[in-house]
Amino acid sequence: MKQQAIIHELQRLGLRNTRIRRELVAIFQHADNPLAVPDIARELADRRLYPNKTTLYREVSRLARCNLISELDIGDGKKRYEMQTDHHHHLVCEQCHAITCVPIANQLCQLEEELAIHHDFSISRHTLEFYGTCRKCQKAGGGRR
Amino acid sequence: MKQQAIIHELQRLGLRNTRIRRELVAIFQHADNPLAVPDIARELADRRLYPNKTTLYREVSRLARCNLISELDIGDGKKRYEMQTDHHHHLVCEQCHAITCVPIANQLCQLEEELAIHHDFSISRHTLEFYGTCRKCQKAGGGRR
DNA sequence: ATTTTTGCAAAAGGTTTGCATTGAC
DNA sequence: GTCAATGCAAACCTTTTGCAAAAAT
Repeated sequence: MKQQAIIHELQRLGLRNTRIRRELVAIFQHADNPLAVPDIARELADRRLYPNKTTLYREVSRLARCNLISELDIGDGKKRYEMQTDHHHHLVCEQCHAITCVPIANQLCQLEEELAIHHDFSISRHTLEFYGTCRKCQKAGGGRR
Repeated sequence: MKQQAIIHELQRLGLRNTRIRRELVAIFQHADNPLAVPDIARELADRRLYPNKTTLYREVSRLARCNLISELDIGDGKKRYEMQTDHHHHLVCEQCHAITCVPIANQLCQLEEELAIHHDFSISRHTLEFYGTCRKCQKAGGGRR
């Protein structure tokens, strides 16, 4: 989805076309990694824009609620967000915290159905992330650390 | 593993046999849900024991590092811990936050191998949790909320 | 003009740090 | 006696809340 389409989407959802929203959309579109609110704040600060953090938190969670961005939690105490795209998962490096997206042909559908029936639990989504050591850190950090 | 075995395991790891550790082990053994530190503190407070929270955090993360308990993050800002047992995953109810463990025949091994080779990323573990609505909430919360 | 959005200050909630004291071995 | 473990106070960090001011429709 491109910038314009997103702005329209926002309006369709009854959200007004504001500066912060445009900036957030642009940031997420250019990001090559999921971003946490503090990351975004820093990025904007670098550009001499100092949006209020309350606003960022509010806006980001609104965009997530509207399914324009999706939420990722790698267990380090911050929620990260990325442009909503096809369903995928992540490789998270435990040393340098780099995050790589991996599209995965969904092998979990059948499993979900079985679980749903067996536990009488209606599944709406799942999270699946892989943790380990990325290429760079395998080479660099070999013995030390 | 039973209480005694765990105490021995602690000692084998060079950890001293202290009151707090014994209490923690007992709590985790009787827990039927993963527990966060604030939960544990509350539980101990109910029993008129008021351990320092710093100690709890330190101790819990030590037990996790020693693989006596395992960590679970359901994305609500608290880390939960549960007795280390066989590999399993969780059904997390988005309404009442109940957590159900589901043992899963690991279908992910092959996928992990493929990912590892393809991305030159050495995978050490993964997280897989399912979110949705539990039976109780399906009945109770049907239309409202 | 109305309603949403923003900014600010304050606080909440989980977690960590530094340092002195206590307790296990 | 030695070193690990505990307690306390303070801080850290992300996130939330309440309310008034500003901007979008």
